[in-house]
Amino acid sequence: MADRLHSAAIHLLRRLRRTDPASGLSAPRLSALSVLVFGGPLGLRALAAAEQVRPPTMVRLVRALEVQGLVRRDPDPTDRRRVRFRATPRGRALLRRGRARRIAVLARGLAGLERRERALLARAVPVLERLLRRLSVDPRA
Amino acid sequence: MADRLHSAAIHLLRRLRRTDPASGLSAPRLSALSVLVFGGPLGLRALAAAEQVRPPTMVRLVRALEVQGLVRRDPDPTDRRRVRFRATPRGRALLRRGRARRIAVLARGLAGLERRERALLARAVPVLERLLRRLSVDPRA
DNA sequence: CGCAGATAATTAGCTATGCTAACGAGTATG
DNA sequence: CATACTCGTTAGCATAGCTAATTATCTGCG
Repeated sequence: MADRLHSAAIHLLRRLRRTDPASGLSAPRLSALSVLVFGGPLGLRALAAAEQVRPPTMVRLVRALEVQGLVRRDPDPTDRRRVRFRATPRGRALLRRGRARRIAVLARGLAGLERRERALLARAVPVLERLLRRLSVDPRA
Repeated sequence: MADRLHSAAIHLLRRLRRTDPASGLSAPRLSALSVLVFGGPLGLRALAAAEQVRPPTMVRLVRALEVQGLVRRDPDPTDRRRVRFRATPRGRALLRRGRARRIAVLARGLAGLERRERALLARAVPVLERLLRRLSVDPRA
């Protein structure tokens, strides 16, 4: 069952990702922007860690997003080494549209299922979320 | 619900991916190898399409996998322009181990759920699979 | 048959994304 | 207050993505 769940997640995201080029952003930039939109202002290292990437890689990603006006940087008032990155309104809007494209594909698929199947998935989603919390607080292996 | 399912899939794979560096292969190579292991022999273009990548990109990926002895190339008997790539036994073994690492993390998480939750997920997985078949045969958007 | 166009893989050359090593500025701490 | 640590950055390398163009082969049509 773990195998089938794993495979289903892979193929689901592979399908939804096909809508992303319409955003005009590469996958790493889109993903970094997403973290800033949903995760509030973050320092460079925290953002790099959230994206499972090294700090120098994130330096370039946020620089590109700044140039495109999608992200803004603010100084940290208490520590002058630190910087806080946040999404601009334009960045939020761009991300919202991209996310809507993905969700639309998924929602259309869900709408094609039978009512009982949708109800079953609706009950399964919270279990998945609980599973994720267990996996993330348990960093073994 | 589409939103939460989408988010759950992202975070699930992000967590499982953390075990991949142990394979010694980059993510694109690992993924291409996976397609060859599970999808049988494929031509270059078919493999590129499966990976949502352009042919020149796939040329370099398979070349690297060949150098590492994980993939073999055979001529197509009926069309001398074509080439057929397949995983070698070593490639299969490497992929199997990497997959086992991912599945082990997931299975351990599942084992920490309650029996009823696991049963619910077990019933939801086939519905997810049916959803995926619907999404893939319907390439709109 | 013969050749025009289509198709398969590749090469060339560019940009973007990942890394490690090393650095300067700022902070914390002995 | 000197030392060590942390944050962000730069430099420089390898990989991965793309488009455009090349070469080899096949297909179809007169």
